[in-house]
Amino acid sequence: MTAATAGADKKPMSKSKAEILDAAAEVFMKLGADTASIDDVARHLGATKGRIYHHFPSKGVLLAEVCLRAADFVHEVVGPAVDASATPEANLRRMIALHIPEILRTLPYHKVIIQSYVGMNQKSTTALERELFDRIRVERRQYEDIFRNILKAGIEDGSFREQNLSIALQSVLLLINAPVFWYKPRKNEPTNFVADLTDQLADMAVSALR
Amino acid sequence: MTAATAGADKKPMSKSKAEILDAAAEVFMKLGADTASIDDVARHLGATKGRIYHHFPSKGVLLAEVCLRAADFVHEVVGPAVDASATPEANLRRMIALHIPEILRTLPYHKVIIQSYVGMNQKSTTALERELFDRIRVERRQYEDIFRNILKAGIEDGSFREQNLSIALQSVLLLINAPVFWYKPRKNEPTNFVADLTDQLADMAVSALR
Amino acid sequence: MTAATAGADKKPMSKSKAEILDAAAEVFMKLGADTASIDDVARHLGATKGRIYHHFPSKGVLLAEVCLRAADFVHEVVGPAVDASATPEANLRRMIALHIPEILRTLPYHKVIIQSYVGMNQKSTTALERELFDRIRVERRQYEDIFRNILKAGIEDGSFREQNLSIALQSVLLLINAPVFWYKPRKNEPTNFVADLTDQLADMAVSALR
Amino acid sequence: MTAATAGADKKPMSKSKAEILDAAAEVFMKLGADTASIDDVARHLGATKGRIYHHFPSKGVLLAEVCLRAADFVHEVVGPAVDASATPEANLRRMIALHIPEILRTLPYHKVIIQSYVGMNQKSTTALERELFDRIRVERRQYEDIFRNILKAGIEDGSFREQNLSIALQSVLLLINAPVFWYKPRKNEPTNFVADLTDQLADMAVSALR
DNA sequence: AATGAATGAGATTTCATTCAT
DNA sequence: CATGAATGAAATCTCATTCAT
Repeated sequence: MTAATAGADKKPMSKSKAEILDAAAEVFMKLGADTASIDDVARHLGATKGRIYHHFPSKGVLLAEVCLRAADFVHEVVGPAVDASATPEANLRRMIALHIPEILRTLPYHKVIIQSYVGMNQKSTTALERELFDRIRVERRQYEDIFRNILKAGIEDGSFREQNLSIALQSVLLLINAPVFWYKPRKNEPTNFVADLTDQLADMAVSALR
Repeated sequence: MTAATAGADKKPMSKSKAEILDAAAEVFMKLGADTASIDDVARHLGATKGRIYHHFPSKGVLLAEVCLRAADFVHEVVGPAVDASATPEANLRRMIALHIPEILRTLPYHKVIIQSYVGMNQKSTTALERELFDRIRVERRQYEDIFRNILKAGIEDGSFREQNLSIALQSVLLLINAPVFWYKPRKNEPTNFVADLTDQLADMAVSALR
Repeated sequence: MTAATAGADKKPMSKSKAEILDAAAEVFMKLGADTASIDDVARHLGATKGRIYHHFPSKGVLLAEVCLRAADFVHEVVGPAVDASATPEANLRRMIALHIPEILRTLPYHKVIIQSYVGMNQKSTTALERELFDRIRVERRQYEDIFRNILKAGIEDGSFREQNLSIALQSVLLLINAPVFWYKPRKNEPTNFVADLTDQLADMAVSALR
Repeated sequence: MTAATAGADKKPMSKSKAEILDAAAEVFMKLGADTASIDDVARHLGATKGRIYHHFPSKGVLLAEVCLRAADFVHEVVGPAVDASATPEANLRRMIALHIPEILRTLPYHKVIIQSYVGMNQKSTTALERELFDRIRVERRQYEDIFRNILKAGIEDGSFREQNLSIALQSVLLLINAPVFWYKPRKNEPTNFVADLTDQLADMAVSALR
């Protein structure tokens, strides 16, 4: 079972579209979204370009929908976990505890979306692509705001050190996304590797803020 | 004065080459190294492709030399700062205090090298390109090792928490490179912004490890 | 009511086919027969390609049938109007008086057939398409011959100036088709605009020949 | 000697560009601008697409420049011929006497521009293309105005019949462009064929207006 | 050292057409 | 009858690279 077909989305997505997105995420991850051609994606699907273009009007839109999906995955898992009655630290730990396994489960999507953070490659995009990338930006902002609010609350109630909020936020977000940069799933991986990694990163994040 | 022309290198570099590297870093940063064409770089230089091809045999080599320069910049500044007689924490703080201003000074280069971390975009490279990218990998490994040794020493002497060394290392490295992802120089920037940023990140890094 | 459904043909045409032809004429007119895709026609119909392919085996045949219809429209209206006992000038006037309103009534069809006069756009056609385009050529030739005979009679009986018959014929035919190039129906069009236009063009044609 | 290289333009045009325009006009004429591919044009040149794209940024621009050239050809020959002191009829005859040979000399260009009159194929055009087509429209309008003024003067001084000016103008313009639709140069063409054709069309045009 | 023309390989995209349902 | 998915061929366009000057 693949990441995309596993995810439960608001708008149900045709199986064919989800399969294409999974393949695109995989191929874009491996080769880089720019280097990978639509033919590469099609080959990975065992189909022709035509199938992809039947569902996505351009490579840019395909890429955007992969990124949108990446943003959705974590948002839907982590968003509902915030507990207004819990302490900021408890909330942050719970959020990280959900975030890390989710990005590892849907790793290819996140490997692709971080490419779009470092290379803001807009040479000539269509209106639809711009709209999609705007939505991605909005989703990302919303996701950041969940963390920003927790950090702010923590600073205000003294559980986190007095510090520049934006810098702290960006640093924590990058910290909990760090595995996207280096993680490679292995067969002989220790059973509790993900759990340990999650604990360590939660510890680091909380300590870094205190 | 630009980053490249400012930097003092082992092998002196012709002014023309340095100018081209600066332009390439800028353009690769803005458009992404894949999206940017050699013509884009030439246009930014106010020249034509010929000038670039006169100094660099291929786009891949140009990109590699930009990345190599990025690695060199921090390596040369941070490397000599390690003091065998100082505590791990003191060393780490000193290293970060040098690292952050340097990456901000030479930001475009680091925005480019980061791209090569997220997308393994080498489809078919020449021998020279492979050699250069190997050198980059070696330099990066060496730079990481400086930090790894400090972290290891800190864990052993108890000043840092017991934890998975690799995860800690990757996390700290990403933390101190975080500004590359979000920093944008501004005119009305507070005078001591860089100093404050450096302090905060050093605090976060050290706390995260403790 | 549309042009196609209004026309009374020898072979009765299914309503569906006529609707498709009307839509095709409209879309081919607006975008050009080459530029317009079958999908464009289908969209204009509020249907999908399948509906079109159910009735027409290929785009070439669809185009050919639009052109054939264009030729039929004027042929059927003007052909029977020739009166062997009338003078050439009277015949010519009567023919023009029928021709002009008819091409304005079925304008999209004629905008399409004109395209096929200026660009010989047949790269590789099927046997059926070739057969249809042959029939169009024959019809056109027959229609031209009606005029050619009138002109010839007029030159012979002295009512028209002595002149190269072919040049005169082509010129008159283009003259009476001129509105296809520039006419655009308007809401606030004077009631007798078409009648006046018809008169003026008949006058011009007859004078041009005298 | 080809049409393009023969023409004397305000802005001198590189020989290479002129050659490409000549080839494009020829190929667009034969196959239709839509049907003809850039490869077809390149093949006719004995070169590759690259050469064409080095000089023209898109097929649309190439087509536009062919059309612009078509408009320029007649404009530059006929424009200066108007003599304010001559009668409208004399002016019209002189203009036609220059117009006809010029369109036959540069026939392919005019076969192409005519295509753009009947198929207003704008599906997605770039800003540059739109600008060029605007310039074509302006040139065309200016050329028409030369004739419009003559016709108006003729109607006012009574040498031409009282009639709708716009209809008369469009009809005369189409009449004098009629050969573009049917003329095919032949080897065994009578020596004075062009002269005779010119005379006959001038006679027809003047008579049509009287 | 640098330019401008040209090439060739490959990428994106379009679209007529077929087919299963 | 009609749809939606899919194909395959071709078209437009890009661009790293080479070369003559």
